[in-house]
Amino acid sequence: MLENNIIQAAALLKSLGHPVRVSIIIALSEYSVMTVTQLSNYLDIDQPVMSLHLAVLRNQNTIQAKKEGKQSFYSIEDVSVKQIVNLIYHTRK
Amino acid sequence: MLENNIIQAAALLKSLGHPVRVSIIIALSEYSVMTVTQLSNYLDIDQPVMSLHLAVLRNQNTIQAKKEGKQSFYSIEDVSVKQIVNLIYHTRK
DNA sequence: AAGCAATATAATTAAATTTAAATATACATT
DNA sequence: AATGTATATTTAAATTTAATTATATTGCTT
Repeated sequence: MLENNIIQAAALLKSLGHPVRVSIIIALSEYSVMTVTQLSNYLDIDQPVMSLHLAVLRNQNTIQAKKEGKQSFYSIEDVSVKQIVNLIYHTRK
Repeated sequence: MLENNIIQAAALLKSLGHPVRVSIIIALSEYSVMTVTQLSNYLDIDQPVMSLHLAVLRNQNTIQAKKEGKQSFYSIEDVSVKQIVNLIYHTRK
């Protein structure tokens, strides 16, 4: 009861359970690759706050960052989150 | 930006983001209907704590309770959560 | 090398969650 | 009516999370 898999599943869901982070997933689903500044501007979120939320998703291996020069290019790593967001967001809007 | 739909989607995901609540969804997926005492015993969680987690899921209309006499029979109301848990739990274990 | 741009981290504070314990309510049975 | 059973709610304490502000790091560019 309460195996490691369940704890990890809950951690993933928890990491998605914030409006800004859902918005990040939706934006990356649409645009594939975005820098921190692009996400920050697009979602109108202060850069340090954006970096924080990106770190939360990165820690779950939900998204990945590729550094090139001074920029970090973010994209979705775990494609199942696209399906999750699709399931509970697009089917309701 | 940051529409109501996104806020609601995030709230749903957040409500699922706890090991006990993921376990509740899995148990109800398997057994369809369970009372609070059954869930409490099955998952080895104190009854007041169980009632609290059930309330969190109830508030998102994820599960529903039918009172019969002194018992509350819980079942899944929003079937999309089955798919979500299936997606991120069963495909990884 | 000095300054600027992009990103990340740190520290602080505020707010929200979780747990535990106690208590309340509601129904059933005797 | 009194007791027992099932469930829900409340309160308080501990912990976590979020937002804000400030600062640090890294790589360009001049």
